[in-house]
Order: sequence, then C-alpha cells, then structure tokens
Amino acid sequence: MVEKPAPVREENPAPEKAPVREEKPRQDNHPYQPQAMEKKWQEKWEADKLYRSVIDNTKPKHYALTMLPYPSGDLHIGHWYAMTPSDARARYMRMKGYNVLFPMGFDAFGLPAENAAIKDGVHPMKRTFQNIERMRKQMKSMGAMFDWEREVVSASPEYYKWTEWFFIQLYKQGLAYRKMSAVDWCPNCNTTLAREQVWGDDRHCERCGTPVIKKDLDQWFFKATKYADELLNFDGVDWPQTVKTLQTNWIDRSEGAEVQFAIVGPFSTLVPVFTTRPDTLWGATFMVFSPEHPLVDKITHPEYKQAVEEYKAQAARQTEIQRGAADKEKTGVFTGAYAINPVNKARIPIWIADYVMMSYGTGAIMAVPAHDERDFAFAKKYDLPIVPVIQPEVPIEAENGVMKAAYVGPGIMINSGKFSGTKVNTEKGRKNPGIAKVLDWIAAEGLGKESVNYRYRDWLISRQRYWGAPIPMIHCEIHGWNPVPDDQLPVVLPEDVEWKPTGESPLKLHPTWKNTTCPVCSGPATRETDTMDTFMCSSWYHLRYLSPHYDKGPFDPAEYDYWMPVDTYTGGIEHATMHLLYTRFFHKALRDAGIVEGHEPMLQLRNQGMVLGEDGDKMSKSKGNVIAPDVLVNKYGADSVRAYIMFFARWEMGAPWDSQGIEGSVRWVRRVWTLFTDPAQPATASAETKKDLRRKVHQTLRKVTRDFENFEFNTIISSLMELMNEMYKAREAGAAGSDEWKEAQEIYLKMMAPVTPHIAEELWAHLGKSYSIHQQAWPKVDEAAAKEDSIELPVQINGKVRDRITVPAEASEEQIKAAALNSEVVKKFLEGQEPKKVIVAKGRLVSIVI
RNA sequence: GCCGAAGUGGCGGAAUAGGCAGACGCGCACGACUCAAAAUCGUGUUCCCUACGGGAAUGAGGGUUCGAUUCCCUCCUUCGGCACCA
Repeated sequence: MVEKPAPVREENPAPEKAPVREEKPRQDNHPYQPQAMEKKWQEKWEADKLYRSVIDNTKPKHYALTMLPYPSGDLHIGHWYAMTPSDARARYMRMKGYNVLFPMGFDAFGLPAENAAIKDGVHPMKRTFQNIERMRKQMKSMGAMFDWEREVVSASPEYYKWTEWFFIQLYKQGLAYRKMSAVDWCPNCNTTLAREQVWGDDRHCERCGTPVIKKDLDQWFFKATKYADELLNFDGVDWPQTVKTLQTNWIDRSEGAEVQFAIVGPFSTLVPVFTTRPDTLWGATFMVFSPEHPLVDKITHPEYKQAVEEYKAQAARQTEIQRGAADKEKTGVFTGAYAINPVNKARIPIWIADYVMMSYGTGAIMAVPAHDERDFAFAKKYDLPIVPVIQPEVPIEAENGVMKAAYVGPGIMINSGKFSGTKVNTEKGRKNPGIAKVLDWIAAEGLGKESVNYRYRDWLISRQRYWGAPIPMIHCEIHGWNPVPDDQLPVVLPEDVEWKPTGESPLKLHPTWKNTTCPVCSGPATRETDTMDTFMCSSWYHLRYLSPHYDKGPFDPAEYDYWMPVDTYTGGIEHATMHLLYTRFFHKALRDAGIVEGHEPMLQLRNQGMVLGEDGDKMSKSKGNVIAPDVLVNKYGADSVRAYIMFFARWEMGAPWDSQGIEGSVRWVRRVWTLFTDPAQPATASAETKKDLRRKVHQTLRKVTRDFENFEFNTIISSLMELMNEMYKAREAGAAGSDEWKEAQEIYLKMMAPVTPHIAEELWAHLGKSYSIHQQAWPKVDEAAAKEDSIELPVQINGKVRDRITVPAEASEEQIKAAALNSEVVKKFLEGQEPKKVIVAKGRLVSIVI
C-alpha cells in the first residue's frame, strides 16, 4: 500500500555490502561499537518480550499505527523516515504511562510480484514471502518497538479470508454492486483502476505512470458515494488541514437543482439536467447533450444523423485528456431535436458537444450562454441566442446590444417572469436568495427538485489480476450473483496458474478453479475470476492487528473494545484521496453493518514528507540516487541513522538526503557515548555551576516533552545536542559526580531512549541502573529548577536594539523600566529628554520611543 | 483558471502567544594534538562598510504596530491537488 519510493517498483536488487567503519581502539575499555551492541539489545528485548502489547485495564491505551509497507524486496530510506519517528513517538507515549500498541505487517498483494512472475516465472507467493522475510529482518535492525506477534500479511489466506468476508458484508448491506461502465484501464498493469488511482494532467496510472485508457467493462463497485456527505465531515478527528481539504475537494459537493426538460416531437421524454444556477433557468436558450448520452440516437432527426454519427465517432477517438482541455475551441453539432424550457415554455434546440461529460451530473445540460463562459463561447460560435437574465449593478458592457462575455457576478434577475427583480448574490446553493426562491418554486410546480451533485465516484474494486484477494461471488445462470457461503471461505487462490499478460485474470484461464456450484440451487455455476483492489486489504488491516490469528471473526471483540480506535496514525500524504478515504468509507460501512463502533477509524493523523535524493530529485534506481538504509546501519549503527532521520528535516516537510550531514548525528551519538563512559571526576563544581546545569536539564526536558507531543522531532535532537554541549562544559567545570550530574545523566538517557533506544539502554546499564530504560517513566519537569534567576533584556530605542540590561526574573515592570532608563546607552540617546513612550514586554524586552 | 502548502546564511533548518533573526547541525576557515594525515578537541563563520563603530537583511512591494519571519493587502516563484464539473 504505502511508501512507494518510486513509480516503478524494483525487486530484490543485489545486496550492497558496505565496509564496516574501522573502529580505532580507544584508550578506555568502552569503545562505541554500535553494530554488536545494537544486535545484543535487540535480541534481549525480543527474548524478554519487552514490546508485546497485552490488554491491561489498569493503564490507558494508545494505539499508534504507521502505514504498512508493500514487500517490494528491500527496505527503503523512506520506510525509515516514516517508521522511526513514529516509533520514537510510540516509545515516548509508552514512557508517559500508556499501554501502547505499535504493530507492523505487510500489504502483500499487488501487481509488482505478478508482473515479475510474468517475466521470470517465479510464483508471486514465493517471491512475496521471500521479500517479507528479508524486509522483516531489515526492519528489525531499526530497533523499533513493533509487536511482531501481531504481524499481519494481507496475502495469507488467514488474512484474506476476512477480506472476502468483508466484501460479503458490504454486499449484504447493498453496498457492492456490479455494473457495466466505461472504466479506467491501465494498459501496462493490464487491469482496471479506481478513479483515485488515476493521477495528473495526462491521467496516468498511480502505480506505473502509464496513461490510462477507457474500456467498457462489467465490474464490481462499492457504493462509496452513499457516504459522500458524511465523508465531508471531519468532526472529532485531528487530521492535517491539507488532507481534509484534499478529500473535500476530491468529493467536490455542489448544490443545485435537477430540472426536467421535455423533448419535443416523435421521441417525447423528460430529460433531467443538473444545474447549480436554477436562477438562470429563464436564460437557458439551448440544451447540450454529451455525445455518449444514451438518448442521442433516439432524438436525432434523420437529416442530422450523419453529422451526429461523425461527431460521436470523432469524440470517441479523442482521449479524455484532449477533451478535458479547458481552453480547447468548443465544437458540437445540432441534433435536429428541440426541448421545452420548463419555466418559460420556450422551444430550444438540442445540440451535442464534447464539452459536456457523461461522467458528471446527468450527461446533459441546460445552456445559459449569458451567464456561463463555456455556453457563451458555444453560442457565439454557432450563433445561438443569448438572453441575459441577471442584470448587474453596473449594466453589462455590450456592443450594439450584444454581450461581449458571459456575466457570472451578482445582480438582479430580469426576463424571469415573476422572479424578475429578485436579488442574486455570489453565494452558492440555498444561501443565495435568488436560487433559494427558484428552488422552492420549481419543486412546488413539479418542474424539478433541489439536488446535490458530487464529483466523487463509487469505488471500482475489480482487478483483472491473479495476485489479490478473490472476489467471493458465484454466478449461476438461474440465480444470478450470490456470495460464497461463509463456511466455504476463504476462496483460496489456486497455485497452479500460468502467467500471461493477457488483460484477463489468470484465474479465468485456469482450467477448473472457476467451476463451482450455486449456493442457491447447487447447480453448476462459475466463480468471479477478478480479484480485489489491494486498497480493500489495507482498509481494515488496523483491525486484524488486534488479533491476527483469531478465527471466529475478523477480530477478537475483547481486543477491539480495548484498543480501538487508532489514536495516532502516521504515513505519507500521497494517500489522502486513496487509502485514507477508502478506510474512512470502509469504517462507516462496517459501522452501519454493526461490526465496528464510532464514526472514524483513526482519530489523529500526521503525515511525514519525503526523503529526496542528494540531487534533490525523487529517489529512483534509474537516477542512481537511492540511499540504502542497510549500508548506513552497517556503517554508523541504527541509532545514528535514527537520529539523523529525525534531525535533518522537518518531519512533515521532508528534504534531500545529505551524506555529509549524517556525520553530525554520528558525532552527537559518539560524543554522548564519551560523555557517559569517560571516568567521572571528583565533584568540585561551584553551587552555581550545578544549579545552572540543573536548570538547563529541566528546560530541555520541558522542550523535548513539548516537541514529542507536537511531532517536532528535529528540535528534539537539537535540544539534546545543546544539553550535551552544556554537560561537557559543566564537566569541565567539575560537575561530574555531583547529584545534579547524576540526575542530568539519568534524564538525558530517558530523553534519548525513544530516539536512540540501543545506546540509551547500554548507557543505562553502564550507569548501573536496572533493566530496562524502556520501562522507565518519562521524567517530570521541575519547574522551579527550570526557572531563570535573572534575565537579560534587550533595550530597543525606536525599534533598534541599543543595549542589554540584566534584571532579576521577578523584577516588576517599574523596576525594569527604571533599569532601562538608567542605562548609559539609553541616557546618551535621550540627551536629557523624556522618552515619548516606554513599553515593557515582561521577560522579553524594553522598547523606548523618543 | 480554482484550492492548498512553502519561500529565512554556502546547505538542512531554528525562532511558545507580535518581542534579541539565524538555535542545532553540515560545510568552510584558523588553531591544538601529530613527523604527517585521518580522527578528535578548541575558536570563528548572514551580508556590506576605510570595521572603535555603523548599516542592510527572513521571495518582492505596501499596510497595521513602539516592535512583523510571525497579522492584513497586492504580486512573484516553487511544489502538490483539482479542472469544459454544468
């Protein structure tokens, strides 16, 4: 599902061996050798089951979830960037006293493994599970607190049994249906795609970048649009505004009316049109149908047949990209048919034009050239009548009584029967008085009704591929489509299939697999041979983590009651309108089926940015700018890599990698090591030095705590670096060995523990503390210790800093003012005059205006 | 075209709630250690000025304010999303 480093996935590149950094033996007995030390602790933590998450009703729970990877073969630096800060946050929450669940798994179905099989014949199952093996090992080198006993693999029958079961639950809710329609098809992946998976101006496949084409196919859909309005509501969730905006724009709700237009003549019927501007109905001087509109053939008059057919053929040849170009010259042809404008009974011509899309609204529009730019351009080109029905405050600029452009602003309705004189503003929908009045009237007159339209489409889930969860449906000639009975789940993928890039599911080509019996009549029947979109698997994986081996249902209710909902979810923003929207829909559908509770599955969401190559480009094998985490771990140790990952960029922004920059984090870790392992000197420091140290420690603790709360990982590291520098100075001044020093060491390691878990554990043991530091409570800030005794305040004169004064921290405004005015520099500037104004910002500065 | 995010030294970035711009780190320079180098440690490092001192500076321009990286307006650039959406 997630963390795709590059559009094209690569499989199993040759493992890169990096030279292990030559470690010069230090003089003391404690050289920093991260590779052996990290391995030692990872094995001990595993053996001690330190990170197993077990229900504990005496503690508040915290479900921390980070998006699971697709097992592409190797862990990418992007995975580290997504996972290690999430791990640090989860560890912090654990130290804060929460019972934390932080699971990991694999989104294991998907095309790359199947495409590779077509190339080299290696079975996707074999390849996938080998890749998982490899990536699990690589992930363990992070030293993250993943609870591996809860690991899920979406491609295991134990998992996809329930993916199939969920499909059936949605089917039973009336949310899954089969429909023939023009769907997006990726000619490279040889399968259909959901609309969310078609990206960019050239409408390319989200996965492989190939431009998609349209195909008419019979496919399974989920009725996601049923939840369109609810999905626009983000009450009760703490999600980034950008994600909420992306989802809102994707759903794109627009309010208006559906109005019935009657067709005149031999083929008489009512045609609905959607409009957001029912207040301009009186200005509708023609209608335009999409060339694909099913009524076109029926209404076209014989003498126009040839032109219409030619135009339809021409439109069909064009790609959606060409048709979608907004600046393209409008074209169209007349059908010979007329309709009646329901509000003024005017007889208006019906045209077809490719600027009307079958996929939006009803595929037919009322054209109001006076107040719509596209209709205006069309009317101008084909010399159709333009009737203004909204009069602006300042009259429309016209040449010889002809409008020069469509008017889309506010004004007064004219030429609109009894509505003439009604005010129209720029508000949309009912908030606009003109629209509201017309809406009420057309409903009362039976001409149409208030209506809401969405850009959001139902979720197309059929994939014509092998390596996915089978759609558990059976087709019988007599009884149509029926779900596979529960006791026959899972429908297991056959292992003996042939790999051919045919554009048909290999399951269809299997000689026997599709043959089965009808659940209703037990007669011969066939299985659905398409599989499910892998986003179906990832829509509920957070539930399977609760009890990955539970076999009485998709999850153990006891685990559900304790752990759900997900408290913190982290992952890439590229899933804003895909996974993150699907999983919300899925949750709401399951809620209505009585399977889960609450309105949202994930309460808090945070997105990380992307690590770019050193050249500032997106990392990809073809560009040769890929950074391999394994190489870095071998060279520097996992703690240093974790520290640099968290330090080098604002997490939500991401940044280009810098191979030199990592040296700074490496130095930090090693300097901490030295600080803690060099023999302590007798404590000879002054009381003031020790007090200053203690102040800095507690100020840092306050800052680090706040930064963990806010996911500001980069400043956590810089604060720790600063404190380390202070500790070196304090040691120089003889603080080592004092009680304050011991407290500083203890708090320092606890603050470090979530970031660099191995060295923190090692040094904790070195200090003679009891195992494990990861079971220690997060330290408390001693506010009294953190408080400054005296503060230095800048003194501004006319906005420029001219002097600094030092005052006691508790000094009153009057005292600060007096001290500032007493400054020699200020006196010089004042030249004996009284200042016009003196502003004392307590604790900040003094500003004097002269 | 519409919606959103971002623009701060050579570089990554920092700056509670409008209050010392450049924390921390990289790089660079100089010094210590060394026969020498690496590593390590120390010092310095926004730019400009005949440098004691002063001036400019957070994409550009304007505004509010004693005071703006922060708030408001206009514009530019980059990135992301949507787009003949009726």
